[in-house]
Amino acid sequence: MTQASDVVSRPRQLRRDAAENRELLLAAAAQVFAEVGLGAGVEEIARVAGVGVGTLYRRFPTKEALIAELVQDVLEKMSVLAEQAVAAPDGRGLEQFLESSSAYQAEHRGCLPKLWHTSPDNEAVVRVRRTIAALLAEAKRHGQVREDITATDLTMLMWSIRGVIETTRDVAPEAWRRHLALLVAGLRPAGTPLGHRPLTRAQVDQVLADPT
Amino acid sequence: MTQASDVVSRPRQLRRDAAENRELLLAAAAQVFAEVGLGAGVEEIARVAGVGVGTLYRRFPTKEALIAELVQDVLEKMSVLAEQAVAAPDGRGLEQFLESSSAYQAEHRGCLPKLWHTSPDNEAVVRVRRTIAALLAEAKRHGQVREDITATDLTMLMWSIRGVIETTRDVAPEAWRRHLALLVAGLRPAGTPLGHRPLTRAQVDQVLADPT
DNA sequence: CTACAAGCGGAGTGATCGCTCCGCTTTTCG
DNA sequence: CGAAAAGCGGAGCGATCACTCCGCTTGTAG
Repeated sequence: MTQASDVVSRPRQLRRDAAENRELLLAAAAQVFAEVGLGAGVEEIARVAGVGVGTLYRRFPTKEALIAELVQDVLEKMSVLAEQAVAAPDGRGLEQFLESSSAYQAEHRGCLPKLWHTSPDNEAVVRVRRTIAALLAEAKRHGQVREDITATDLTMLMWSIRGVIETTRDVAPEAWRRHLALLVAGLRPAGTPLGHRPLTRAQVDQVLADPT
Repeated sequence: MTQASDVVSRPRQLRRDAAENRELLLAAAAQVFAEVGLGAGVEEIARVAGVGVGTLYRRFPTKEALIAELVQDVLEKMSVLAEQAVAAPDGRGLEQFLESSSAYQAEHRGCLPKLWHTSPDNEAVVRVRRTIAALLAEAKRHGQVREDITATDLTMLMWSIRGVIETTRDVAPEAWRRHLALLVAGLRPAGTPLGHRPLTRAQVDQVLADPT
């Protein structure tokens, strides 16, 4: 919510040991969630971090808030990856971003179920979206992607990759790469028309807003 | 486990009201799971079925067993859909099956998380697999699908569609159709090589066997 | 019709979860 | 150094879940 005033609004500053524990908890949560899913108990997270559950709850008001923080980190990283991809030549940036963002998701699979349920007003989300739109336009300009693909199609594409990542994570953690290759092949021009309306921006927003 | 001797091994026959309640419970479970997910409480299911929880547990040893029964129904239906698609002309059967099976999954989304975690030895699974392999071969023979696509690619494709169905279910329950169109476009010949090894059969089996 | 096996509802049980509270410890700063 | 503020661990609380148990009801065979 009050993301911008985060540091300022805290009562001055965290004590050194407290700040350290906060980072330990975030790292532990990422690891534990990646291993056993979001259903992992807070006790387990605290244990891995080497602190008590009391400490966890002094740094994060709820388990939900801890997850939200992890999600925020991932979103911010995705934003960076998107901006890095803009530099790619010949309209290949989109492809590069899909690859790098999927790889990053595969490594941070713990919080993926919540990744797509953040406020659509989230600053990082807005930034990623804007950059993806630019990448898509550039890819089209270079004839890398068919004209009837929309930005919402790419959002849906990332939802689909998440499904593959989650399903194959333990058995074949790189399997999503082949699926992405298939999807990229589908994005290429000269295919038959897709024949179904793309999602509207409002629909994507609704999915993001759903707290389920 | 002892699927084959199911009917025989029950102590003769269910009383009329008991058999009726069993069906009511299955229908209620399908509905409730579809609405609120597998996390739904057994009490809610019993309430919708119009019976007590005691009755539920007299028909199904655990909640898990109830879910397994629903999954079995879905798998059997998918097997039928696959066999129906064999009749399609010009190698279009594969496409038809992907469409009909996805539509069916969208309507029975409740148990989807467990759908892909059944024993690989399950008779319905074996049947679906065999038929899909035939559909794929026929599609290739008619030049509808590129040669480097394997049966495991199609399994992965269905995992990906599940992700889209689950994510968009409340907002745009038909969104998966456009995603499938994109995937089908990717399956078509004349694309660049996919560049990643497909899953092995053994890997798919491992995913199925994982009870998570 | 009758007797009894089978079925029934739902309060109760134990396990597990997210979260709180408080007596003690550590850091910070004049 | 010393005092006060900040942080700490983990026992314990209430809520929730899957599941059981038992006194009453209902279907059915003879």
